[in-house]
Amino acid sequence: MKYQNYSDMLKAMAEPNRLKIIDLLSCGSLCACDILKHFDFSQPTLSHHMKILQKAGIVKAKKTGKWQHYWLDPNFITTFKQNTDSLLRADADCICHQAQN
Amino acid sequence: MKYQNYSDMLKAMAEPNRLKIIDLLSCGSLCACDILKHFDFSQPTLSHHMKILQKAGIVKAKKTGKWQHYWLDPNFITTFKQNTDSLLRADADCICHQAQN
DNA sequence: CGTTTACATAGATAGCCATCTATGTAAAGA
DNA sequence: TCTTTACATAGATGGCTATCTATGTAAACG
Repeated sequence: MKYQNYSDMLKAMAEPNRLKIIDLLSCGSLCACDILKHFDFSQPTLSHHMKILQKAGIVKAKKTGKWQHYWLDPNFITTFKQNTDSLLRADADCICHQAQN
Repeated sequence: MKYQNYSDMLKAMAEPNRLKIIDLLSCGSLCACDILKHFDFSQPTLSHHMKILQKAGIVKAKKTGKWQHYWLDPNFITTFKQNTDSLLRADADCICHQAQN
């Protein structure tokens, strides 16, 4: 389906805590324990959120020693902005210019 | 909370059917019956989705005679793009440059 | 005035989701 | 080797949500 990838990204972003995580990571790489300091929920809950962000292609991760480092996937930034522009502009690719169903 | 409005928009958008509705409306105004032709779900389900899009400030509506007309709120388009840029750029307003919690 | 059309609302339900506690694991330090 | 630190995983739960059927309502039409 045309909207599936973009919808997956939006779904992952559509949670205030995950939005805050993305904002934190927009400045660079962080490990889980540093991210957790900004929140009130438990560590397993953060782990859950990070997994969702990775599955949606928003966040990349790498383990070095004890620390799990997270950062924004550069492809996500460009893809998301591109999809947003495409959605909100009435161009030739728009579904309303095509056959129904 | 800083992310609440943006998160509400994302939440409303994070559903493939509603994303398709936004795409349809990006070309201009449509009434409910015309939107419904593009989908397999029932009429009450569309009514439910339109209410969610209105509550999130994405869609405006006006009833004229029998027909309920819907169109994208121009403020949504600018606000959404602005919030997206703000989120994904590591500028001075970024949370990571401020005190924790 | 009865019927049709274009919706909205009510109530029910199955499935998903954010959170928790409890526990496992692997690396680092003493 | 024992303990601590930094995670991940499992399982449970309460709440939300997308969908349905049934029904109400208001406008238009004959």
